[in-house]
Amino acid sequence: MRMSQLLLRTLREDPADTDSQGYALLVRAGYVRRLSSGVYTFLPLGLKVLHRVEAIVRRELDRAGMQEMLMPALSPIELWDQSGRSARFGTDALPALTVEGRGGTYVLGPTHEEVVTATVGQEVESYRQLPVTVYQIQSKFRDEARPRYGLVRTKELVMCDAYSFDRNPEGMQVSYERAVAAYLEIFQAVGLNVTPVVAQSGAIGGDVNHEFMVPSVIGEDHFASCGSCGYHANTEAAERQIVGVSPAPSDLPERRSVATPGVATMEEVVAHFAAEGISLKEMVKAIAATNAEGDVVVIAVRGDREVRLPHGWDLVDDEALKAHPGLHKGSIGLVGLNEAGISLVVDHELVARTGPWLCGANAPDSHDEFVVVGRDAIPDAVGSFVVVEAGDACPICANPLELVRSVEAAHTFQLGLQYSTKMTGASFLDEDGTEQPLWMGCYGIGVSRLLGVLAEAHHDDKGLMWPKEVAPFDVHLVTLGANRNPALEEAGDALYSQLLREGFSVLYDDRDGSPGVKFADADLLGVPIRLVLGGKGLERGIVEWRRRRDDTEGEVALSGPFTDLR
RNA sequence: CGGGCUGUAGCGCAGCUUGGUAGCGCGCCUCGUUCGGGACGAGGAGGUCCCGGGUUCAAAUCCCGGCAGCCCGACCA
Repeated sequence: MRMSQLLLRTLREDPADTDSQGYALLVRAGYVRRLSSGVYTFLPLGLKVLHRVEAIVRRELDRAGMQEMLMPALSPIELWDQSGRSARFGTDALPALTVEGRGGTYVLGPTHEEVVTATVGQEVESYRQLPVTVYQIQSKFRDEARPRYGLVRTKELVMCDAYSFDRNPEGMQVSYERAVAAYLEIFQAVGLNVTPVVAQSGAIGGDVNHEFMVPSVIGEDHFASCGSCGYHANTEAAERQIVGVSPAPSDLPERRSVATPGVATMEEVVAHFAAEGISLKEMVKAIAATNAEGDVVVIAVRGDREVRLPHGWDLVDDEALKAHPGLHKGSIGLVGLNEAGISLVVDHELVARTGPWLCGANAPDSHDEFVVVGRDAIPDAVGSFVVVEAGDACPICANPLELVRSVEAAHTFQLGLQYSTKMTGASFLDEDGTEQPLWMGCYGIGVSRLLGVLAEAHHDDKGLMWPKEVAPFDVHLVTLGANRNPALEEAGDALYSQLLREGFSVLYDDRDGSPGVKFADADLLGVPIRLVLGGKGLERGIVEWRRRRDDTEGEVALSGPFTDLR
């Protein structure tokens, strides 16, 4: 590509609305332009990178035996009524965009489980057609509350979504593992350091899923990481163990209730008992929640820790709490719940450490002191119910955990029968002649988001530094002063042609610009290899090369061949 | 969805307090001189001052109402 003809305009200053270095460079270097909040145009350079990432995704998924297809972005809302997900449209849980058309309401697909289930369900009639995994690369639409970091969080995004269909859970597991392996190959190939993390505990149901996290300063999530044994988990799923437990005192005081009129918040409780040296760490935070079955449960954790609700559980709001005579806002505690018919689940720590604990007394304006779990209150279940913090002990090896800021670049789910039992036609005839629902998995990778992550991961203060597998061009050829030296212009054109013949993709800066401008643009654009042909080089019959990533440089004969530059 | 801030030339900004019809840097166009790390001189083009209403002889500026964008938080299947 001759740069003189490329639709490209580089900017010397960061645009005002950029919130990350990688995004600022993508704009300055002319890869993308924002059309509106969270909506972007890929200019020619940006599209080249996007295409290169897509090519890697296709290559790896094809190798894994998946088949590419293309579903419409637009789908009738009736399909979403079948799965029940249309009920959640407009909420943060599923910020789908819909459009009114002549045929009714259409959904601009935020994801494609419904469409693919209907499609594949229609085509598959027999177990003989299974397993099958399909994928597509397509634009998705999500009405994000807050687009951020350029291509990282957008309202319209290019995504590769894959879906596997199997005849049984074992088959689903195999398909899932194959997809995960393919994803790891993709990240390796594009040049991103990814960590698959467990995103949700298997404690509730068999929902297995993994997030593929790329550590980054623009991360919107953290995952817990153990540097010793390799344990990784999303903070919503991470657990920790309790270490260094002190032996139980021989003479634990008896529990007693204390009147605490007007004391409601944790801070007020601490202030009230300040004279006894009570801090949040000696207290119990107890909250009311409804479990997956809809029963009210009290969850108790150490006072200074954040409660982590199991998947499918919800907090009981203040209004609903009033309907439970045994529970009082501000003084929910551990004692007497069984009598009130309310289950008590406690975090490991409350059992591992003997306490005694200070907590609400399940009566208005009253708190219990010297509570010992197991003596004064018998938990119905013990588990890990706190959000993991840095320094907590790894659940496997007790090494202190780190929290790593990172971007979710891909997500894989074992869906099981979640969609196939709700959608019509998502079944097949098994070997024994019975009709069975399809066992599904789904796998999404944010292709356009990867550009944002790549730009953030590979740049310096001068510009981008694309890994060669995704770079818009292999080499960036620069001639200096060719406009006033016909021989040099000719040599530059000849060199350009030769490089193309040798199979390189070449960005040829044939513009009539000063050396400084050309060099600065080359650094900004971030093509892996820069070739410079100047007057002196022409006389000596050489062209200079310089690698963007590490600034190593050298010379090669102008006559080529240039195979060593790869 | 709460809280804060900002909308002025392609980009980055000043002007607004104290109303008098718009300016700087970069970029862009022309000519000349330059030419190995963002050159210099001269000339030039380019603006519904986010939109609507109000106050006023007069509004980028003051008032009211919208819209958009950004930041913090909440949220993120």
